[in-house]
Amino acid sequence: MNDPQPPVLFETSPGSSREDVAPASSFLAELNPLQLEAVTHRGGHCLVLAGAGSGKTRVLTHRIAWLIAERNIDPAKICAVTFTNKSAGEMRNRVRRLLGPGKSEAWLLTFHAMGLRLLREWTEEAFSSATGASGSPLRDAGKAGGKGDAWLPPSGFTIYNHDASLAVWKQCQSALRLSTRDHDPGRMFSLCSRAVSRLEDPSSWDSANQDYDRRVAGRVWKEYRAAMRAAGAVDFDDLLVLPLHLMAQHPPLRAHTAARFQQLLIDEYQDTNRIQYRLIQTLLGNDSELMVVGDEDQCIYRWRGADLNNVLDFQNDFPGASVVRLEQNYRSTQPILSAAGSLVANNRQRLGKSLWTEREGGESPIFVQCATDREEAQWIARRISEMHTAKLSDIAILYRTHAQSRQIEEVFIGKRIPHRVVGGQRFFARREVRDVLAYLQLLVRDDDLALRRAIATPSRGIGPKTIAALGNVTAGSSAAAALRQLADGAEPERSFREAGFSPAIAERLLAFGRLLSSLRGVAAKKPVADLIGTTIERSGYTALLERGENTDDRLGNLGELASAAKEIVSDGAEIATSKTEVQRPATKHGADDVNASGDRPGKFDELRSFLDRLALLADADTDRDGVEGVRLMTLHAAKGLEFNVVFLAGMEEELFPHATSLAGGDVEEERRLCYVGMTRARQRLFLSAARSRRVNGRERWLEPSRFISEIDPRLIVVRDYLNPRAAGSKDYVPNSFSGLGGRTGKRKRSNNPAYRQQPAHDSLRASPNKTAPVKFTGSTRPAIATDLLEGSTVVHPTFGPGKITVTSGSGEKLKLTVRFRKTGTKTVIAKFAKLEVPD
DNA sequence: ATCGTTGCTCTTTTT
DNA sequence: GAGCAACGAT
Ligand SMILES: Nc1ncnc2c1ncn2[C@@H]1O[C@H](COP(=O)(O)OP(=O)(O)OP(=O)(O)O)[C@@H](O)[C@H]1O
Repeated sequence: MNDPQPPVLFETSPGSSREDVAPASSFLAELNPLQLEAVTHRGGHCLVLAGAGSGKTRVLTHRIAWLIAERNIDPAKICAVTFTNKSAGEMRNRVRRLLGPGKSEAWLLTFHAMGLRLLREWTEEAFSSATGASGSPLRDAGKAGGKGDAWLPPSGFTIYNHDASLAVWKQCQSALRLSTRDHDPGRMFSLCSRAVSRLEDPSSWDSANQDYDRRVAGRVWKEYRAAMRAAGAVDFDDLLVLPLHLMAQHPPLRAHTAARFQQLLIDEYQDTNRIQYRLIQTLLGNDSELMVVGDEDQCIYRWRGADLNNVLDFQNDFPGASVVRLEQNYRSTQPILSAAGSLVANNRQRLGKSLWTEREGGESPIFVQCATDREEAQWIARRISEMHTAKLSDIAILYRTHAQSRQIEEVFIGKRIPHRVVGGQRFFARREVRDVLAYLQLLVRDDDLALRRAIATPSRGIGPKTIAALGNVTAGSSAAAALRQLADGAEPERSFREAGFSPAIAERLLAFGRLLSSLRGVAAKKPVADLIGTTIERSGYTALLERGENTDDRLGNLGELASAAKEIVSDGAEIATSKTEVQRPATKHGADDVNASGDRPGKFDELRSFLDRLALLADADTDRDGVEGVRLMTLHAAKGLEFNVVFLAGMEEELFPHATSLAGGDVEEERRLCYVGMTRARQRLFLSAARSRRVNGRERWLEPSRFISEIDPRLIVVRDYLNPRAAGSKDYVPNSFSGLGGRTGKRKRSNNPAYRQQPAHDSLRASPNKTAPVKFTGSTRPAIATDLLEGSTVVHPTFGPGKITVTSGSGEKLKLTVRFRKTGTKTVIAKFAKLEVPD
């Protein structure tokens, strides 16, 4: 990483000199001078901007310890926001280790968990007693908005995860008679979600100047929001948006809440979105201090609304804020660091940074291209078998898409290599897991989505019509509530009949209602793990699985769910603050009564918090340290982690960078993702590609990723594995990739026209995907601000000459839309683009 | 009214 | 390979 020193964008505040602080706490000795400066920063906000492995997370951890030990800050007034629950847990442990035993009451959580916690705490009662207000100020604040942005969920509210939210969305869509063929629900939902995370309001998209997609999506979104509120449910976005709007519309609530956030620390700031930024702003009190840490090269969530401007504008947003840059990498060896640096240097949208390591020596990253995805997996397996030293859990295989894990897993199973696929949502998206969770959900609250799912598995002769009829039994009450009331009331048979159900249907409904009651009885006494077992027995779910296929796998997954329950519940007990137990008061609002359990405390709260925490589980959260086995996960899930040995599998065009990013998407983000992956490695880094790969059942023919050729060729070793006999025999430096083409003629599938159409490619460097710079003949000079006006001609180092058609923003944020003569219209950030103008 | 089967489509990353 | 709409059987 021998980048020229980047332009100084931020001056480090001279006020926070290191000498001010005597490192009385021994743990400060574990920091280098720049880290120490950041950790002990006082009196203002601070951005730590630094590359991979430079100890940003360590700075946060030590700062928390320092705030408590040296500045005597009440831990309850410290909040650190991390990207996953797992990293929050690790941070909690490290702080404990630094400070010694003693409970840390600091909030260490994710943004979503924070939103949840606030919403759970903000009951009318809690608020009234804290502020002396009377009446229902919160609820009224929500109503006063008119637009309905602010909404205080009823106390029994639940979180719908992506699947559940999408199910609601689909219902709304079909209620509006919008076919899912013409209007992809997932697309529309994510369109709205992205908009919401940019603080846009999709319900205002009905105006004529919106494009068709948005108008339609906006219509569905209004229905969706109404349906979610009627169900007493919040989605992931709500967890951020609702607290924001509630505080905005109710200043005393904001003041009351902000008082707790005297010290706010944010990890992975480069991947925060606009709402999160606003939340941070809203939560800061007058004398609060904010520290954010981030790395613009590791921003990998722009596709879901992460906004790099949060980092770029930090000093504008928080005037007087300091910036500390860390430059020493403690994680990787020089060759790995250099290779990663040379890759990400291909991005234009970056500030640039220098990063060095004392870990001289070490082996160069190795790239190998295999014939097929299966051979790729076998190659990886072989490399792992050959490593005698490494602990398996210190090895990670990272890939772009989940689908890639299958092939690797199969090979690993065959070769008996212990491994773990990390990916929580994957696990919780399994059918059997979702089915059982629907039952659990039903025990806790009257949830129609859960009712529909549970009542149909195993099938009980009750379908959509009957459930709709249940929903109409009592106006304004859910089908689940009606069922519970009818079945649990006196003379249920008569009630059902009077409600208009035929005897046969009534009998089935009653049987199901009684099943739920009996399970509620169990839920009130037994731990969640036991409850799961009882549920699948009594509901006939076990029997259903035994009749079907993959019985053992599926039962095994439910066993895992039960053991996850044990772990999560015991974790939760440790983390819980007294306020987590929100006792629900009798509510006057009928629609708010979504609680199916009555007021029985204890085990029910445990079950509720278990369900809450499941909904918020990140992929990375499902990994349990200490369990042996190679880790398999997506690159996204690997963010923030480190391993001795890292394999990046599937380094192929259209897979990585993914095809969607090539078609007008964000290739730079893919490159950052690759950078993130490479920099997870401490000692060894292997990159691999397959020449042909099964993608959705079809065999596809793929070129090696451009990222391989973008890495400085002196920093990566290319091995030929197309012929296994030659594997490892010859290392050579890739000035040309010739020789990688062998062996394909033998393949059976070579009659497939798709194969024959592929031109023989013998030089990766000549890949058409690699953009050759467009030359501008004529003399130019670097552009200055006054050159960059609409209509002026500029010259871009890669795209060549073009005319500015639109400008937006100003200063560091100045963005230009330029119609390039050769390469079409593109939007560039003036600061990054190294533009020139004709002299 | 409900349930299971068939045939079709589209394929990223996630809190 | 999963999810879904549409169909036909119960
Ligand atoms: N001053 C130090 N001395 C020794 N080791 C350090 C020091 N600072 C950080 N480390 C180690 O370097 C590694 C990377 O640190 P950390 O995870 O905090 O970096 P990071 O900047 O958050 O990384 P990334 O952005 O890549 O996730 C860790 O193993 C950490 O223990």
